[in-house]
Amino acid sequence: MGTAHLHSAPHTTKERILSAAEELFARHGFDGASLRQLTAAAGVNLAAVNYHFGSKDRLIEEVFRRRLDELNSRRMAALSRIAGQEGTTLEDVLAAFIKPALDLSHDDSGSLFMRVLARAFAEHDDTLRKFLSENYGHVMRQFTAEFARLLPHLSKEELYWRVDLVTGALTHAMSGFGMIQRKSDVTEHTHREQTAAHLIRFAAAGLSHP
Amino acid sequence: MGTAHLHSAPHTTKERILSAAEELFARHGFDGASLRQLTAAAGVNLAAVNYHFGSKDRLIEEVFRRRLDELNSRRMAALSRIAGQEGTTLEDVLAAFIKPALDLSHDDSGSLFMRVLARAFAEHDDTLRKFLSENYGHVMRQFTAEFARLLPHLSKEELYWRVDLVTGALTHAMSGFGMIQRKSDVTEHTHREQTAAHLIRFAAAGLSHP
DNA sequence: TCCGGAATCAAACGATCGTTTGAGCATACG
DNA sequence: CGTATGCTCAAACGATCGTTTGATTCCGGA
Repeated sequence: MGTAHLHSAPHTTKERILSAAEELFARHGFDGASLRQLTAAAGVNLAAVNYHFGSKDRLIEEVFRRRLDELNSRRMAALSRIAGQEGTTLEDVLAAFIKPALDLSHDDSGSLFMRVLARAFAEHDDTLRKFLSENYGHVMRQFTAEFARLLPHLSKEELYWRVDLVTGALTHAMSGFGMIQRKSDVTEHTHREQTAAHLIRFAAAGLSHP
Repeated sequence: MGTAHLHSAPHTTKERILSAAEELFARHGFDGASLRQLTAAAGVNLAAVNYHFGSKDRLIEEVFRRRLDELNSRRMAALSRIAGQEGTTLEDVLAAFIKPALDLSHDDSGSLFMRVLARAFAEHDDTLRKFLSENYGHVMRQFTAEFARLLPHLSKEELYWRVDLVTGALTHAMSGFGMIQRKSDVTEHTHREQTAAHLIRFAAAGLSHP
């Protein structure tokens, strides 16, 4: 839990490794990206990875942790503002889930992380799944509980199915980002709003259809 | 270029390699599964892969070709029976797309292939994407054209988005198979029908929402 | 029966992988 | 100033990778 000064760490060796790792893991996969490519891209010595992270596997975990801590705390914050409230709509909950991910996709190199995440889904690696489930499973559980409240006519089994399908669609969409290109006459911000509205409407239709 | 007797080749070395490759690629990825594991699992000599397929990359292509030829010809056959007809519904077209994949998922080791396919989506490998696009892109184009006919109120851009999202959901669902377990009191056949109906309703809602 | 191409085999090739080592360098503290 | 500590570095380690080689076995047709 320590990890002092999460922000404002611009040029340290650890940060340079993490950024290069995120890009190369997204582009070539966890096995496909070697530590030699990685450290060369980061401009650091080969041994620096094992010195600072212990092993390649622990580096992979840190790549996830850096982004998911931020992403999931934003999702939880957005959800806690609306969960259980009377006027809350399905679209509100979906917005709390989707918008933080879109914000992440937009900033500097965060969009690459979504591709890393998509790879993690495709890999049915038990170690990685266990790590993700243990550290971030409660987020998905909270959202599912809120979906259940707003969709009382669905059985638990039915709801799990639909949430799973929506998750697949969103992961696929965000990792294969850029299907819809931003028109030159709209700002980045409004484009993101439009994309969010798009995904939310699709997910709402899939979740709540009769 | 021969490739005589495509069917009915039960015990040949090539077939044993292809089956073992499908399983190990699904389980450990294309890089993660080595030719030594693969040939050991198949009970053949290490050099047999390069003798019969030329290289590991060409073996990967053959793994795709063997299943996708069958899958896509069934999809095209089902589509051609309903495309352009007056009474055809959106659900009919989706059934033509989904049911052949479910049939494939069900038989002997076909379900593993869906995981291989999901990996191929996650990998943004250009060589593999080009291979899939060149050989099977026309199928997706035909289905999209029929969707466009049945959903005339959607712009081309809007339609592409929704088709992409539906594709992501289905790929995710079929590769992560087993979310819904078959109850012991329903037959395999009716379970498959129920699953198909489920996916079709979800996809129809996502495609046609206002 | 003998021959010739197809198929299989053990063994080795060079390359690259993740990881470790031990010396060298820096900076801060007594 | 001397030294301890945190970090970087080139080099090497053993393991494993995809691929190739050359000998051996198999088997149908003249």
